[in-house]
Order: sequence, then structure tokens, then C-alpha cells
Amino acid sequence: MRYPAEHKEETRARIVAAASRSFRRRGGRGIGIAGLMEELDLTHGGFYRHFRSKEQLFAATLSASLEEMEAKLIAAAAGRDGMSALAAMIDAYLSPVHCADPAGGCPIAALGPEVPRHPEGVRRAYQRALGTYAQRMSRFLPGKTGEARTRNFYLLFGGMAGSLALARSMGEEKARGEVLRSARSFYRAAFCRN
Amino acid sequence: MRYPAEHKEETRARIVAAASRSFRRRGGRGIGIAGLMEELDLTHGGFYRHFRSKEQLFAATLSASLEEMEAKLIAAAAGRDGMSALAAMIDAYLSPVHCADPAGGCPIAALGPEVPRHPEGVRRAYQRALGTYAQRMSRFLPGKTGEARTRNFYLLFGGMAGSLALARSMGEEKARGEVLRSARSFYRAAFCRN
DNA sequence: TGTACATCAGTGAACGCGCGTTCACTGATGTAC
DNA sequence: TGTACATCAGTGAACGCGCGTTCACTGATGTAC
Repeated sequence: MRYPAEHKEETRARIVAAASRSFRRRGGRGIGIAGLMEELDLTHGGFYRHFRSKEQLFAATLSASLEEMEAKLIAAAAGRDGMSALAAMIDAYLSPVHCADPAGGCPIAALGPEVPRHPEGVRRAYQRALGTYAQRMSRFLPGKTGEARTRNFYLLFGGMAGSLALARSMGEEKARGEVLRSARSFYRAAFCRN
Repeated sequence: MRYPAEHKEETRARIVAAASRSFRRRGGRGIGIAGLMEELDLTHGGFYRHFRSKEQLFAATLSASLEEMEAKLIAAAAGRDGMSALAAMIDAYLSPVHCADPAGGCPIAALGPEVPRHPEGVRRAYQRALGTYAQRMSRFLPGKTGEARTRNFYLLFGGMAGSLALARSMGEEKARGEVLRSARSFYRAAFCRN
């Protein structure tokens, strides 16, 4: 059957949204096309009307989830400015809520280490999206030049991603909470009073 | 044929050593039993005389690679003491050499984020090995109490793992070098003068 | 001392399954004439 | 205005492949007697 003009675009967006969550939860190798399409009440064959391959979908979800992350951090800082905004972002990033929700959280923490294992197209897309994310977010970071702010962005978000991933791998709620709490105060102290 | 008494143990150790490198390079889902055994000039059937499952092997390699990491860091600090020893460890961890060698490097950076996706046996083994690693390494960290040193260990090694993984995902040598360099000076400043 | 049997690391065929991708087909709507 | 054809998102069977695991078997050496 024929569908309305924007139908295809909408379906593509639904696929990316669902895959973006699934990849972050299960890893790049952890989900299958058939299962993903079934979630959306579609069949696997139609997938290839939207993407050339699973890897191309993976690349698309990396960009999408970085954009989602940006929106969430900006929302967390709503109504604040300067160092107070950054502190709110740090607290949100290193919150128990974010820790408990890899599917809706930062792709750097969930998928970053596996990116280098993917084909060049994926790596390139990730690098481009990461560069955009860095550029947009660096305005919240301290530093006299744009370069210094970008450097601080990578420092802060690399470090926080590591602490978040480490917290997630700990067995006990209490241990996770301690790792997150000490990271929050450490990164706030380091980046929120220059 | 019958083999000398220590033969089995040696084979097991060879499997763990090879798998430990392969998993860090390719990820937990990135290698197969057949290929792994072939690397050692063995056939896949024999694998199950040593391990009950691939996941059990994965758990064993996580412990092994944390121990390997400990040895490498201690070697990097050989002949130094106090803050100078810790500074040498930070420099080694965030070196271009470590960045270019995931297979021989830190499993927290290479595999940490996927640990929560593995079965409980793997997670438990990782948590135990990580606890041992933390306890042994925390003597190099600043802090008045053992708890403070352990907290600082998780802070430093979580953060460094994140920065290392981030550097690895960057396309250009130059960008990797910058991320590593700024992380070295940041973590040295934060942990090597208390 | 010699003989029959047990042991067990390793072999390689086979099984079963999941998965990425392809492809002929469907059928409602748009378009050409 | 009506008719024939084109389009194309989505369907679902099928293909091919890799992989984890099982299992009957091998054969050199140890052990029981």
C-alpha cells in the first residue's frame, strides 16, 4: 500500500529511536534487526528500505543519542547560568537516575569503547557527532579560549563517562552511590569555580 | 595421549592469555572459541575440558587482565615512591603506547561498559577482581584512611579509563594526543600533590 | 615383570540456533494519457 | 472523466554463515593386580 508523504521519514525516526535505546542497553552486537522491527510492529525485510546495513543504523543511533544527551543536559541546567549550569549538568550526568538508565543515557559511557571496533563508516560518523556535541557543549565549560573550553569538555565528559561506567559495573547500590557521589564533588570542584 | 602433570594447567593459562588479549581488542562478542583455539594450534572441542562456557572464560580473562594491568603499572613506577610513583602510573596509563594497545591494556577502559550486559557470573567475577585490584592499588593513592584512598582509586581510575577510551575513539592521532596530554596533567595535578 | 584396564587432554564431525541480508511479491495511491 | 501503469513501504520466505556446545572417539601413559 501507499503511505502519506512523511510516513517513511517517521518510520525511520521510530527505528532510530528504538535502536538507539536498544544499542545502549545491549551493545552494538546485542540486538538483531528482526527483534528491533518487531518492537515497532514491522517485519525485518522493510528495514532495508531505510538503512543499507545494521552498521549504518548503529552510526545513526550514535548521533541521535548524543543529541538526546545534549538536550537532557541542557534541560537539567534550565534556568541557571555559568558555573551553576555546569554544576547542574555534572549532577545530572552523575546521578543515580542516569546510572540506572543506560538505554536513555550517554552513548560515550555505554558504547564509546566499542566504537573503535566498528567499521570506518561508524567511527567517522561518531567522530563527527562527537565533534558537534563538543562544540555545542563547550560553551558551558570554563576556559579563556574556545580551544581551552573544548579541551575541558573532553576532560570532563571523558572522566565522567568513565566514572559512570565504573559505577554501573559495581554490584551493590551502595558502592554505585559512593562512586557517583565522590565523582560529583570531584568534578564540580575541578570545573565549577574557575 | 596422556600429557605431563602440569600440561593441562599450562594450556588453560595459554587460553586465558590469548583470550584476554582478544576480548580486549574485539569485545566480549567479537571472538569465537574455534578461532581462539586455532591461535593456540588446538581445536575447539578441547576448550570444554578447561571451561564450562565462553562466559566463564570471559570472567577469567577479566581477572587476569586486571592483574596484568596492576603489574604493568607497578613496573612503570619502579624505583619511585609516594606521589612520584603515582605520577609515573598516571603517565603510563594515559600514554600513547597504552592508547594504541587495547589488547594489552586496561580492561576497565576496553570492556567495563559491557560487563553489566553479561550474565551474573561474569559480573560477580569482575566485581571481585576489581575489588582486589582497588585494594592493592589504593596504597599508591592519597588519602588519610584506607576508605579515602580506595575512593580516590575509583575516582582516578574511572576517570582515566574514560579519557583513554575517549582518546581511542578519536580519528586523528593529534586529537588523541591532546586528550591524553590534558588528562595527564589534570589527574597529576589533582592526585599528586596532597 | 608383565598384562589388562582406566584416565583424560585433545580431535573433529555434527547439531541447533540466531542473525544479516536478499528478493519476489502485495496493494493502495499517484501519474500519464 | 476514466483507464492503464508506475511507485514503493512493507511482507515474509529463504539463503548462507558463524558460532556455542555436544559427543563419540583417539591414544599415550598411569595404575591395579
